[in-house]
Parts: sequence; structure tokens; C-alpha cells
Amino acid sequence: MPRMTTRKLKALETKKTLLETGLELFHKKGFDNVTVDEIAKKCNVSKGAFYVHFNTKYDIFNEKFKDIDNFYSTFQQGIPKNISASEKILMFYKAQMIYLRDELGKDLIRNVYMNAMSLTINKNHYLADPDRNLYKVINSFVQEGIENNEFKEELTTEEASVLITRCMRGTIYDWIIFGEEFDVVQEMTKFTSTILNGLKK
Amino acid sequence: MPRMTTRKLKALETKKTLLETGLELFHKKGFDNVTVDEIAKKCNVSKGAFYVHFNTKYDIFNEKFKDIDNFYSTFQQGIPKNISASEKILMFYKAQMIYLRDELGKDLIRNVYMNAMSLTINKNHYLADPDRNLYKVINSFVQEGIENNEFKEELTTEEASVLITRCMRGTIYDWIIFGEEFDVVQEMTKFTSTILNGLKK
DNA sequence: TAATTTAAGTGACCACAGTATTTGACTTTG
DNA sequence: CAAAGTCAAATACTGTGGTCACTTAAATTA
Repeated sequence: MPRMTTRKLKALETKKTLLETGLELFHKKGFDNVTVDEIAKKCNVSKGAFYVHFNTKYDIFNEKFKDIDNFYSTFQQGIPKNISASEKILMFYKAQMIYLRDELGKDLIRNVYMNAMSLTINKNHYLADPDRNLYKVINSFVQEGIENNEFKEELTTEEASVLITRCMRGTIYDWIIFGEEFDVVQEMTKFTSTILNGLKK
Repeated sequence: MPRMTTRKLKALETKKTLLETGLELFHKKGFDNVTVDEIAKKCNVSKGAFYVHFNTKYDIFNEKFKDIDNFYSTFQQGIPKNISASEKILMFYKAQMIYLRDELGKDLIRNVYMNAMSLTINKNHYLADPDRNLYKVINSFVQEGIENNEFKEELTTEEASVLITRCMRGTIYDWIIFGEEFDVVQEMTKFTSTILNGLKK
């Protein structure tokens, strides 16, 4: 943590205001109907200042999306010990989908998922970062499942974990491209239990 | 088929030229490095004319992408009769991934998949159109598998087909967001066989 | 064949994300 | 404390996808 000078504090304050105002406007009007100018103006700051703190308009949503890691940690503590690895994964995914749907919202997820695809991201997007908490959580469940003889050992822990998280991304992608009748919680459960079945002995 | 007047013929010729020139330039320089103006200019036509024939820049790639339906038809004819439904699906997917990778290319697929997510598509994108040949092909394989007692009947034919095509979209999404070392053919096989395992009795 | 309708094509224009350059207040250094 | 350096912020600008009002030539109708 660098020493906090007056200037740095003020900059941090600006960033925070931009972030909160951006989220609020996106929520109210939808991502595509909000301009960077509008966010800046509402913060009494220039557009240039926005780009001091964020690389793209998407970054507002990306930043918020990372909150999900906190969700993971708090969720993991409340999970029962006496259920199978599969059940843990299903519980975890179900809670996560409810969180995405009700807390973050489809508009945010759409934009995070779109942004992750864009070529102009030089480094890997957070979504594909193997150090994400998500991968650690799933990995530990899978490991447990293999140790308990619940899952077969055809695939490595890492390979199985990738497939399980791919289930999630695939379902979320479908949630975005299919119409309103798509029930992301139910579809996630259906898809993931089938994959887990395929991994079982 | 409407009667072909001189004018309609000329318009069709313009559209064809725009399409071919667009594809050529996208292939040569990458989608993001080609402007609509550039395509139009190379066809000796104004940018406005481009938008008479296409709704968005993406449409060039979308149109080409639809060629994949022809691929499906020709592929289906050469498939052996005496293998299981699962094997047919795996063969089909493998051939399709090779086609995507080597014929259409990742840049095209990225843009089709991105475009499908955008909110401004009023109707469903082609990718999510249930009348696509893809869904018919997979549906027939699944039906066969259920009739042969290869797959369990927990899920309806439609539900199982959706899951199987979701495997494909999920893998392609990962192909796009993960780095260069991602082997789309191998990953597709791994993911799909696990799902098929989960569907088997 | 003359009048009317249709639609392909034009080109100036707009909106808006992102960039390059400059400014000046704050911080660091000697 | 003064000079030098830094960096948040401002401003003007660019590039590009897409739009709109209009033109013009071909097609249709009378």
C-alpha cells in the first residue's frame, strides 16, 4: 500500500465516484444507452479523467464482476460437509446463478462475456484467468470427489475442473443468446448434473 | 423467386461483390482492421450502398457462417450406419470443428459469436435459431440413441439435444477466450464424450 | 409514350469510444 | 525553500459504424 498523499486520495475518490455513477447509470438505462461523457459529466469531471482510471467503458462492469470472488468465499463457508462433491458443486452453481441473475443482472454479464471475447484484450481476461477463485473452489471439490472414489480418474483434476467450469460458461452464453424464457438456474443444474454423471464411476 | 429485372440483377451483383471483397479483406487484415468505407471503396460504391444490402458490418461474416449448413448436409451422407449414436455425434462434431478452424477461421467465429450476444439483434440470431440444420441433425441422432436404448429417457429428445449443442457453444466460447494453446478439436471431443457418458444408461 | 412509383445508390452527417497533447497543482529532491 | 519532476485532469481531436434526406435511373401503369 503506497503512502496516501492528498492527490492520491482525491484520485481514488474520483475513481470511486466514476465507478458508482457508472454502475448506477448502467443499471438504470442499460449499458448501451449510457455514454462515457455522460458518466464523466455527472461526476463533474472530463472524459479524459475517465480514461485515466479505466481502460475501456467495459471496465466498470468488469470491476463490479470481480465482486463475485467475495461471493465465492462467503458461500464456501456455509456449505455442508456431509454431502457428495457433486452435490456441493451443484449447490455452489445454483447459488452462483441466482447471484448473477438477481444481483449482477443479465446486462452486466452480457457485457463481461462480450468483452472477454474481444481481440483487443492483450492479456487474458479475468474470466479466463486460471488464478480466479472460481477455479480454486471447483478444483478442491473435484479433488475431493476423486479422493472419495466418486469420480473416475480418466481425466486429471485440472481437466475435469475445466470441463465443469465450461458448463457454466456454456450455460451463461446460452442465457445471453436465447430469449427471455431461458431459466438460467434450471438450465445450469440440468447441464452440470449431466456432466457430473459423465464423470462419475 | 422474383422475376429478374436488370436493376435487380445489378443490385445482386453489387451485393455479391461487397460480400466477396469484405470476406477477402477480413481474411487478409482481420475484421477489426477493415472499415466499411474501405470495402465500399474497393467495390466502387458508397458506404450507403453497403447498408442497403447489409444491416451491419458483422453481416458479412454471418452470411458466410451460414455456409455451415451445407457442410452439415454433405457430411451427414457420408456417415457410417453401423456405429452408435454417440459415435456419430462425436464424428460429426470433430469434422465440424476442423471445418471451423481450417475453413472459416477463428476470427470469423469470434465475430459471429460476439454478434449473437449483442442486444441490438431484434430477432434471434441465426446461432440461436431452432430451425437451424444443426439442431435437426443432432435431434435425429439423439432420437436414434433413445430408440436404441443407448440414452436414458430422463430428458426429452429436445432437452438432450440442447445440452449437446450447448457443449459445442461452450467449447467454442472457450476456444475464443483462452489463448493460442487451446486445441478446439480435442477439447470438443473431451467435453462432448463426457456429456454423452452422462446421458447413457 | 408520358406520368408515376420504386428502390439502389449517394454523400454529408452524427454519435460516441477512445487518443494525443497540454496544463497546472501537488510532491519530491537537493 | 526553490527547482524539478510527476501525474490527475482538461481539451481538442480522430476514427469509424451507422443514419438520413435526397438523387437518379429503371420499372410499372395508364
